[in-house]
Amino acid sequence: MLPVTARNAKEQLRVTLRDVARLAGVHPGTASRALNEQTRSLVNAETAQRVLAAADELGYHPNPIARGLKTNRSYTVGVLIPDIENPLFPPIIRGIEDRLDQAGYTPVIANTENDAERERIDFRAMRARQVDGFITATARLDHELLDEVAGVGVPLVLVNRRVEDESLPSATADDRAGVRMAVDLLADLGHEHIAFLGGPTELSTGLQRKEGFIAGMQDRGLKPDPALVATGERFTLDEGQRLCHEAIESGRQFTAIVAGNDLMALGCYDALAEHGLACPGDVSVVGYNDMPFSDHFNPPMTTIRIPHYEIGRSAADLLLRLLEQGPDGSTQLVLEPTLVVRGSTAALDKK
Amino acid sequence: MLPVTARNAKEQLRVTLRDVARLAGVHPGTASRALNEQTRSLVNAETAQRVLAAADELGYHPNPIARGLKTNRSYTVGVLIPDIENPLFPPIIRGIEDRLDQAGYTPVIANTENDAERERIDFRAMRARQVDGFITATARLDHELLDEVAGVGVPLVLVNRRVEDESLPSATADDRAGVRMAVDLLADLGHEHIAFLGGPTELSTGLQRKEGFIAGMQDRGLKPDPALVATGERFTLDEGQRLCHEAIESGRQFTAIVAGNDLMALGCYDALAEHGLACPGDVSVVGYNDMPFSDHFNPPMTTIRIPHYEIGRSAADLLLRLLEQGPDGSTQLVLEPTLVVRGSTAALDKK
DNA sequence: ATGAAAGCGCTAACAG
DNA sequence: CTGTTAGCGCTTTCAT
Repeated sequence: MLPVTARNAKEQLRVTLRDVARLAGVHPGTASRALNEQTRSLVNAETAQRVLAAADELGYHPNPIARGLKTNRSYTVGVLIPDIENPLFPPIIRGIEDRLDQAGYTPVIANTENDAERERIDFRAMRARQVDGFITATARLDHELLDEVAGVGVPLVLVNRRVEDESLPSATADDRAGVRMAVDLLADLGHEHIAFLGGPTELSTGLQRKEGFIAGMQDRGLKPDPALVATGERFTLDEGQRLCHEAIESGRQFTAIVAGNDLMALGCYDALAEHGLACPGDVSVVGYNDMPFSDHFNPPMTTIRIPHYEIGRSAADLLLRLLEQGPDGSTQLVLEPTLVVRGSTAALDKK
Repeated sequence: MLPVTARNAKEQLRVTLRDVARLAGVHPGTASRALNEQTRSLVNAETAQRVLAAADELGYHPNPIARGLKTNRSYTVGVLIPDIENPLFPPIIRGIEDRLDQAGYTPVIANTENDAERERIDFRAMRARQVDGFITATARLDHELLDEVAGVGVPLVLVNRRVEDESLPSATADDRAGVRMAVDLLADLGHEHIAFLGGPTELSTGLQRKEGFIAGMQDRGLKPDPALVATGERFTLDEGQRLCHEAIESGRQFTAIVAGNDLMALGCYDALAEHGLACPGDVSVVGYNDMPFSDHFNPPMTTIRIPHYEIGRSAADLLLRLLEQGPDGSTQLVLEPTLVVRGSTAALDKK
């Protein structure tokens, strides 16, 4: 036996189809056919076995780059996330990744920092990298960029966002229903003067939650005070805090807040505290998303739970369908939220 | 003027180097040289201009796949993350991404779910995808896999983890120093009986924090009670809670806890509460990482802040150096933590 | 059922 | 300084 030389070990790295073909004593073309599930039937079963064995012995792994060059597919999907540090997105990413993996696709994630320009750059870069399709959580409702994409025929699905005209497939939660649950809870607790401190209405999440709030109030025979329906510029703690300050300083009466999301609700906690107001003693607060650790805030947060992981999986599923079966109409997948009651809400204390 | 046909619009998608060359009236080879920063000097400035203009007009974007096939580089790096839902990792990812972007590399992120098998699979899949190098946060200290990698000559850097023998480049925080800060704070507050409820010692973070604790105690003339130095199986809330229960039920006296990380500290909050113990009234708790929102927990958490974003950037930097300048010794980059004092620690109330 | 040959889009010798 | 040529590793006609 000859000793295995270092050279042998290194060579193992670059096992190519030719190597496999040579060892199996066939032409590279044949080896290619044997190795590929789809075309294996075109080749003698015995020969195929020999090729498979050779590939195994050599530790052959096809080079997807070379394959992609020929087939014009990269088995790669671009995932555009507005802010990976918002704890709402990691579960979505995990869902996407899990589903994509199953199908042999690799997600390529980019963080757009909520910046339209960066969004465009990332998008183009990914196109250049030949991604087969996109999943994006960054859609602004006016979506100039989305038009470009769709117009150009690249499969794309929205996750946790949607566009008004429903021309694009999406996987989202029913935001209107979610906020109505919040309003119902508060109304059941006896609250009548409820503020809504929401996110930007250019985002579907911002718009639909606001609409859900107004509809929910009306259903309960409550009149939303226009001065207490505010729209923040971003879904951040700071914006929530700012809006809450404004609401308090406006002098309008309110005993409860529905916040645009958990981050904004946290901002309300801070603003309330700064004004010496107790939560839920003086003001009840409801968040949105049930982000990780919201049960450990002070007080534990009452919020609406969204099945983020499932939303991610579903979005990937939708995209996979587009990829393998071509355009298909634009499915709007809507998952149901749940109310999680914790310590930031209390019955109105009629004085 | 002829109307722009749909066909024109679609063709734009597949602008190739040949198209640019044709429009500029040069050979594709020349066009390639003109387009590439590195080789532009080899071509007449005027010609180069013409090529650039043509590329611009056509909206040309080089196909990195084709380029990679030729150059054996994908300008892609694999990023292995053990648990993207742990809020400690997103900032690291952002740091990596930002630095890599600058250099024209794309990170490909995989979530290994802390599973050695999945780690191996992801790793191989990425190798097959021709990533140029790896950044990994998943290194177990025994690192069989890492040997495989290093042996095979793929550049790799560790982030937020390191191996004992320092054979691999890494960007980490000084965990020993960090924990000593925690011990010093507690000692300054008069605590003498301090428990350490840490993470798995197969991870460098687990091991070094434990060592830092013991060293820190000794420096202050305190004797760590072996029964109160515990090692959890994972860095999770549940493990922190379990360990804390055990510590309480052991009957040993302690008035303070240094936890393996913020998640474990949160678990301590829960366990303490379940036993009717107040934090910090009865027991002070110090976390580790200063993860997002730790200032909003109940009580706000005293913890050690780690510059995660910078750690990510530095790791990317290290890898880039390896990639562009070849092996370089194994640099161990160690960043400094900071103590953040909040509400979960209090002076010992001598009764 | 298999071999031969062309070519995906690009870069890198090598000429000239 | 620029054109020519070859080829990265793979798939896919087209022959045989």
